[in-house]
Amino acid sequence: MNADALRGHMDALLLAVLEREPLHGYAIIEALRERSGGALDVPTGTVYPALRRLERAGYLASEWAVTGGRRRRTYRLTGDGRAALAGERSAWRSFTNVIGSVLDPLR
Amino acid sequence: MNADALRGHMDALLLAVLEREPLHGYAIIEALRERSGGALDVPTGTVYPALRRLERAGYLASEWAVTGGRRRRTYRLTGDGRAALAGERSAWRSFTNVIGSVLDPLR
DNA sequence: TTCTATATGTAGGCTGTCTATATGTAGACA
DNA sequence: TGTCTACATATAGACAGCCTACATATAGAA
Repeated sequence: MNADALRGHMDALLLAVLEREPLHGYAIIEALRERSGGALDVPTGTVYPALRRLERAGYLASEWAVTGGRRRRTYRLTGDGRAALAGERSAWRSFTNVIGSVLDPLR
Repeated sequence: MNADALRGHMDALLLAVLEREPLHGYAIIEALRERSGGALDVPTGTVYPALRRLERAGYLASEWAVTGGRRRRTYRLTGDGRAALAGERSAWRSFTNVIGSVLDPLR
């Protein structure tokens, strides 16, 4: 998966994976890998800064937890985050329509 | 249309729009706008450098022409460019599948 | 004890898209 | 004649997000 192609869609991916349940960073990476059938293997240097960015934006909230001697910062969607996710989904649909209309124009 | 979302897909758009016939830069911008129903309005500062990049890569070839007192650099797809376009289309399909699988997972 | 998996985080690099600017012609319109 | 818009190409520099590489640390298996 080309890194440039992902650009601008990472927020949508992160919000989507947190829709059902709160998760910590490492688990988010695994969830993305599973949901994508192994195609998405997002490096930590991408995910952790992005999560902080989304928290700063008010779309996520986090809290620390310790489980089995391991510290985790668990993120959950805020109300604004749910709204943002809806916007991202809508933007994704129009994005694919637009690019698709150029790549595979009606004959 | 968010600029970041476009990143990594511009090459595919440019190659696709040149598939049928050679075009010069300004006409390419218009073609993208038409094909996308007005959604794509790519600035010249994006298109001209991108076209040069694609020519350097061997996917496009260009030649100057003067029409009605106006100089135009007309680009056409090379053989390598056609192959690259096929690759871009395939990459686009898998890209949308991957992102889609995360955004709208099977219930 | 060593290795792997788990877990978080930062610094700095890379690169493609953008804004802003520069240059110039043709044709319409006043 | 002068001005405005459309046509047409091009570059410099800003910006931002994703990346690699590295640092740190615990748990459990081998």
